[in-house]
Amino acid sequence: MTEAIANLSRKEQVIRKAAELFREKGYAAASMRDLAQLLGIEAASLYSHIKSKEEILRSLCFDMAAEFRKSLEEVEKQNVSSSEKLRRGIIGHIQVMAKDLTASAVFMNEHRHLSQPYLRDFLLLRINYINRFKTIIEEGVKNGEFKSTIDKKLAVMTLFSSLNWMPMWYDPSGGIIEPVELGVQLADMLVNGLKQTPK
Amino acid sequence: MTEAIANLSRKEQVIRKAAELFREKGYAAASMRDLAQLLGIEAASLYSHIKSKEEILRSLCFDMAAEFRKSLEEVEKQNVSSSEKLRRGIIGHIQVMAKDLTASAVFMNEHRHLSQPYLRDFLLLRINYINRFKTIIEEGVKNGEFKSTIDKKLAVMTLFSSLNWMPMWYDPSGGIIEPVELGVQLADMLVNGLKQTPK
DNA sequence: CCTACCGATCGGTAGG
DNA sequence: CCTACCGATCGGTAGG
Repeated sequence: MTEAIANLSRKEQVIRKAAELFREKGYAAASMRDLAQLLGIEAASLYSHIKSKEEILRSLCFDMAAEFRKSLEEVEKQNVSSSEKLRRGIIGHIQVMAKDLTASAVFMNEHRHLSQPYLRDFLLLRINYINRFKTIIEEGVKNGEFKSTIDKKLAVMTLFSSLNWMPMWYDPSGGIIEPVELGVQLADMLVNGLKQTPK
Repeated sequence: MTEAIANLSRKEQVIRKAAELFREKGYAAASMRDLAQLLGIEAASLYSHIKSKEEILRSLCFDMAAEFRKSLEEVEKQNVSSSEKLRRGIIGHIQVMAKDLTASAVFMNEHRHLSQPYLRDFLLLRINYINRFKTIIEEGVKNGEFKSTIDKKLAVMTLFSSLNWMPMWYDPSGGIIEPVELGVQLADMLVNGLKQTPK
């Protein structure tokens, strides 16, 4: 029992360190020997905790995907205007990222190194998530909250781009702005860009 | 003479194919043998056209950087409002990207695989470019065109994120929207998010 | 542009 | 978690 717990914890240490390494060097350029060295063990020893290099990537990508999904589902239930729903969706996304910026960066940049059928599954999860944001935008256009002139695909991809690049430049230790405040400001900026301008 | 021209042309073919390969698999995961196969030659033969794998990456990254710089310099000269300047800067950036979406994707995603001192030089070019956009935003805040409440770093990084992810999802053959129209709409959406809301 | 080849490094296994 | 090791593949060179 104690052994199982210790193994689990050690496995998580391996995955966490791997996330840092994958983020810094990229999945393909990061070697298992690099990872072992960071953990102070031999490369071969890694395999008593994980099955393969890709298993680590899978666990990082799919765990993040689950967090994003959960956050959006929470927002979808709420009975608020389209712009407020979009705002909350954005803030939720930012908060999920802020909880683990390293895993978020890996999720965003390295998922393409997943092999099939995992890659396909991952991309399906992502397109589903994006489409749910798109639905919120479409509802807002229908009920007049958002401009009807905007291309909806462009709008949702722009939204996504802004969100997903955040881990690339946001440094919470930089003392610039808090995660929650970041989410609020980002949401304001992006939602305002969509809103019907009052004439 | 003819030989020199032929060599140059062949070298460009190599670089172009490499860009496609780097984009698809990532720089680190793309092998020179993959590249050779795409060109129908042996891996060793590549080295009569290029000095190294990294030379290709360098040429792709720095050529794109020069294009972006040129486009922004053009806009900076113009005597227009801050929001119009920002709008034109965005449209210019999109147009540069649209001219070579493949190289743009490599520029964005693979530059980190440059070795020193090239990486440092590249990052300096990029921060300079970003700062010039930031200056435009700061001017707009000063003269009252843009909200004073917005965090300027957040604003410029959000702008950048939206621009730089475009090659990841935009497919001009998809018949969705033309590059110029894309630039215009993206500019509208992003600039409107910054504008002072009339009370 | 090719054949032949190099040293280095890769992810991973066997067996303890 | 280690030692010892495997086959595969890497970027690149020599010499033509």
